[in-house]
Amino acid sequence: MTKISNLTGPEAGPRAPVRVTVTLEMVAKLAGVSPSTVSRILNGTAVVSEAKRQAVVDASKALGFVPNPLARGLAGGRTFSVGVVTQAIDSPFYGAALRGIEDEFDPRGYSPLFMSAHWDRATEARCLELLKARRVDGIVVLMPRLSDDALKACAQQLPVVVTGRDLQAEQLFSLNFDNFTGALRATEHLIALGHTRIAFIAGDEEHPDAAERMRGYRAALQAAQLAFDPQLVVPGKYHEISGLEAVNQLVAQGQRFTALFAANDQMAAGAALGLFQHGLRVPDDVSLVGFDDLPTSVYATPPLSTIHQPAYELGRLAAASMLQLIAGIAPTTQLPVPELIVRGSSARRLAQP
Amino acid sequence: MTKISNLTGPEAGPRAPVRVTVTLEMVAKLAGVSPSTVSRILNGTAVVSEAKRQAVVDASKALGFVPNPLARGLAGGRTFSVGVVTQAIDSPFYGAALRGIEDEFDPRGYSPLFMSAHWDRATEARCLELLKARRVDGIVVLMPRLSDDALKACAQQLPVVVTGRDLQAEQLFSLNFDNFTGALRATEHLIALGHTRIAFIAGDEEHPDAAERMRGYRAALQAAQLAFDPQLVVPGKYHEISGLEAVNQLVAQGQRFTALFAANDQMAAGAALGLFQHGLRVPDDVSLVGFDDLPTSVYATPPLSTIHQPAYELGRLAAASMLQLIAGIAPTTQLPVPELIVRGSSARRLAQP
DNA sequence: GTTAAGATTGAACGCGCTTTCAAAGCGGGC
DNA sequence: GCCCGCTTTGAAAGCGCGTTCAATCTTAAC
Repeated sequence: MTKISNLTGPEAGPRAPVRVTVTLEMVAKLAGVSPSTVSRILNGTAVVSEAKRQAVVDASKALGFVPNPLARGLAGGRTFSVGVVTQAIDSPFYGAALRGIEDEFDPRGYSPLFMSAHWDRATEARCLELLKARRVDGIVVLMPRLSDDALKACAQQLPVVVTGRDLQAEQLFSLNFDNFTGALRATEHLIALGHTRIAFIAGDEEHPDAAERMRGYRAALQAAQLAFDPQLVVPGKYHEISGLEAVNQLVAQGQRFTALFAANDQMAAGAALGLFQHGLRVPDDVSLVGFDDLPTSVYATPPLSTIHQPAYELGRLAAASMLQLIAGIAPTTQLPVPELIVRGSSARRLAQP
Repeated sequence: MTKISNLTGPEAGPRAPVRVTVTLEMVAKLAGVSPSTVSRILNGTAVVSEAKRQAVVDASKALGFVPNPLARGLAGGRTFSVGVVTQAIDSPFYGAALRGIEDEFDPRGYSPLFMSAHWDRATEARCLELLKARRVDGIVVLMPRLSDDALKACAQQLPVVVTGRDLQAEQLFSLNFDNFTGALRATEHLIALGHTRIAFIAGDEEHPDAAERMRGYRAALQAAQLAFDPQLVVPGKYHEISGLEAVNQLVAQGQRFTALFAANDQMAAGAALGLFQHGLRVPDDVSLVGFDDLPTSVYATPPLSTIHQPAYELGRLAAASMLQLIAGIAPTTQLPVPELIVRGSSARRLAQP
């Protein structure tokens, strides 16, 4: 910590920190006690006489003392920071979750350390290593790509919270959304509107949540005694472009369908564009339902019917669970049940399939 | 750093780190040199005999040594982390910028520390304090709300990079986008399409960039000798809802207009919904142009014409500049010039205003 | 009035690394 | 062959804080 830079020569670059670093020792001197006592008081580690307590608090305030997190971490082994690995920091879905995490940690004095794994297993593993090296107190992994075992192994070293998966282990907590029921509700909704030929844009089958959504779609069809037509199912990758291409494919193949269920809102947006380009109107010609309820879906034209996935809540709960794990408490929180949001993109069947 | 937790009693919570911490000292012993030498070699701080260098590198690899950033920071005064304060981590615009920052820092061994200020001056100031307390090596502020002076003051303590503003100071670098020209181009585009009554949804006049966009709009009108009609300008707040309300207001007031320029894409999305709800078709009845070129705007129906703002590039350049500042070099980078992206939401005027 | 147990408090050590500071090793010039 | 100056290397001193250990001071019990 350069306190007074005495090498501010012309070649030393534009550096001139006049920063005065207030240390715990200075507070101790001012308050007339030992550094250990100051530490104890500021951390509430031990009982101290009220007189000294007050003196220390006053001195600390007078000097504007802010403990150095680095020193704290080094000495105490706790950094009050937790790693958060997300797949893409710029994805609309993760954005909301990250914000939930932020909001939960901030008032409790914890700082999140965000990293993106870009849906790549190796990158994700690297993120974990990096975070462990940074001595975080725990790691939250949003929708991991890593194997269950790899995650469990990680949990042997520090508390881990994962979302989008069901996992059981010491120091590990998983928070999963009921994707099956969500997809079931979405499909039921379309069936209830009279649709019988319902196309489905699936997600990558490797993602457990994508598989669940597919399962929900099929379960709803079956319950309504509608035949499952593989021709109406197009694989996608959760990106807008997949939705667009899926529609192009369906149309090119001359498939008849009056409704379209996309496994996520981003693909639904792409699909909407595809339908638009082919002159198919939503919902007059084709009813469209998405999944996730992204903030932007409210402003689609027409606004998108979808399954609400509480991304923000997910973030908050994940963070709260992590705090519990760190405290040595086993979390028991659960995500709310999937909720269907009906907006303008789905309507009663009019056209012939 | 709990190496072997000996308090793994039933009440100690689920903690059992079997972590073996490899320290620099262990590497030194294995390599048969002193810790100082190891440090010097691993940091390239001094010239060392090739034999020892190799021995140390081997030993380091054999042990899987990873330096403790906390200790490094404490001892060396550099943490290899830089604070990034954004207004909203979940905003589509900032998301791309954050990703750019990530991509630039990561390969260079620096870690970004993201914080959201939520467009609140006090929160932003708090973020800066928090980051300074964390001993970051520098701070990047994306579209700050703080005063120029406050930012300059901050730059006296550590390197600062800001975007969305023009500022000059030691250890401070600003990266600004030419909002004026961007708005000018957008408006010119509509004028070229034959529109004469062009409504404008403005941003918060307090934001310098919003003011510039307004200026660009007016300049284009003036250059085309079109009268500026205050009735056609509606204030907004850069959120979707503002766009929706703006359209409602314009329609309620019975304003005649065949084109609409929104100061950002989010408001354009809201406006699109508003127009849709009023039965006004885009672009047949009203041409719509936004500003920012959010990733989602490609998938609007119809796809939105807009001014491309290179958010990702902005992030990368901001990060690169920060690295230069830290190295004591004065950055000179500049953002690319605004570019008009014509898509389906704008067309030649057909209807009478 | 004493002593033992308990409550407070301070000195000192260590976390893992960077960075002087000084000692040791080296070659060249006289 | 010896001294000087430069280079390589190690010992040691922190960085700022948490924490253990032992010392000091209370208080209660005998």
